[in-house]
Amino acid sequence: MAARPKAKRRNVERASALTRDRIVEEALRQIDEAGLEDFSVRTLATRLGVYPTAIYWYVPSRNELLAGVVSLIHRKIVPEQRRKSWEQHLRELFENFRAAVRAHPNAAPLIGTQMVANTSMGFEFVESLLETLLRAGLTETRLVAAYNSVVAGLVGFAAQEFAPIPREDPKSWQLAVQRRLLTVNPERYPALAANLPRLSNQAFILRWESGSDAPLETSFEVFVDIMIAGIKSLTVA
Amino acid sequence: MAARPKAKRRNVERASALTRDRIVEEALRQIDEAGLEDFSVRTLATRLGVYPTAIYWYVPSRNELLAGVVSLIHRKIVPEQRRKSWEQHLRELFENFRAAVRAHPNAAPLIGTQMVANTSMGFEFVESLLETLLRAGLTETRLVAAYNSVVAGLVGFAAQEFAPIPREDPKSWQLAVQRRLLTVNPERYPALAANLPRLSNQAFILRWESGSDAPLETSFEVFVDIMIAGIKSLTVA
DNA sequence: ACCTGAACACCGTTCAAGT
DNA sequence: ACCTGAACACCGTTCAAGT
Repeated sequence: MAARPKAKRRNVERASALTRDRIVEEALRQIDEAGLEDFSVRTLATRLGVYPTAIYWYVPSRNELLAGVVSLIHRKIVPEQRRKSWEQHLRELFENFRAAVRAHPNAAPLIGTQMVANTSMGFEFVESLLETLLRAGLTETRLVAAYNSVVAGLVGFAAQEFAPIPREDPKSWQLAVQRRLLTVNPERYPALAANLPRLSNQAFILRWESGSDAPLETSFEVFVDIMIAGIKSLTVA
Repeated sequence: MAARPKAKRRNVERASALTRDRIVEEALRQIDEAGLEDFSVRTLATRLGVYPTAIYWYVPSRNELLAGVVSLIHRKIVPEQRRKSWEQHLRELFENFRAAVRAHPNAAPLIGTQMVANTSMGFEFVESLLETLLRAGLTETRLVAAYNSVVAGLVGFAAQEFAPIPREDPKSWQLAVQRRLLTVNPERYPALAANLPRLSNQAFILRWESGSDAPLETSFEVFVDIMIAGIKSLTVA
């Protein structure tokens, strides 16, 4: 806490000059290690061995910095391979996106919430998705709608699956969720009670672990099935 | 800024005592009016005519307060009507959820990001959704997967559609997005270029207005179609 | 029980000054 | 051009004290 920049000279990093990329990368690293709530421009500065205000020479604001972090995560989405069916193409896109978010679960709340971040996504992504949907036989209004649906699905599942659990006293929070599930009244909530073992820690709202600890693999695969089958149904209609 | 609690005595609100509900409601009101970024426990306190620390007698932390705000929004999701097909049931759920988020776009980033908030959703919601999916003929693993898919879809579309645009200098940001769209290279991005008029301000990543100003009605309807058709395909498989 | 009031340890960001 | 250093106007939260 009392560590002033000067004391951090031992850091090898200080040898090279500050860059926007280095700042954004270090920000992501800090979020990965300490969580989004503990991230601050000031702690980032001490990690970089500079004064907080030095960062503002490269980045206009904290928000833009976080937008840079999101686009860094997005950039790690490897492009889908060519020469495959549009269904396979789409499946790979979903899996790649999920893997990218999974690699940085602490940043999950940033994904899809800020429109700025979206903008940084790049036309390559848009073009690739549009091509895939064109190959599926969609045009005009339905093309736009299917595009929006895929983006909503990508963001919706991944952001939810990897949403972090509360930082303050997580253990007692987890116990509270579990205890709450044990009190389910079978007369008031018959469907819930009957399927409780299968839903516990495996269904949104009824979980006490994040997807990074308890992944929802099969649900995700079925979700992709649903999206693909749903899009296919648009072409015959 | 210099306004001290005592000066706010004129407020009629001060007449009645402080309650958790009153605090949460006022918090939502503040977010609606001033945006999420300008929300603070301290400004909320002056709005309520009390010292900041008074709030902590009713709410353990800022995060729990925001969780309360989310559950307040969720509570406004009117339950679907009985005696309808499961498809119609599901459609109404989607539309109700969207309407609830739309009523409080500034709070959209809170929806679905924090797991705590999810927990506050209530078993009524869960039971109702499970019943609907059971009526669709889903059981066991596919029931869980379909449940997760619907929740992901609900949150994914609404949170994205109503995600606020950047607060700092929004006009120049909007112009930048529009200018960027005009520079699309038709040789590198043929599908994007060919559909640009239809995509502009109507597709995620390519928008400069939030859904509260430029709603994505038709895309949303198609999205619900996709989800329903996709779920239906699970039953025949 | 419910709120005031002071205090602590932080924030993001500005601006001038150094090199 | 790039960073230091001081300063401003805030934060969330604690703790003791009042009533």
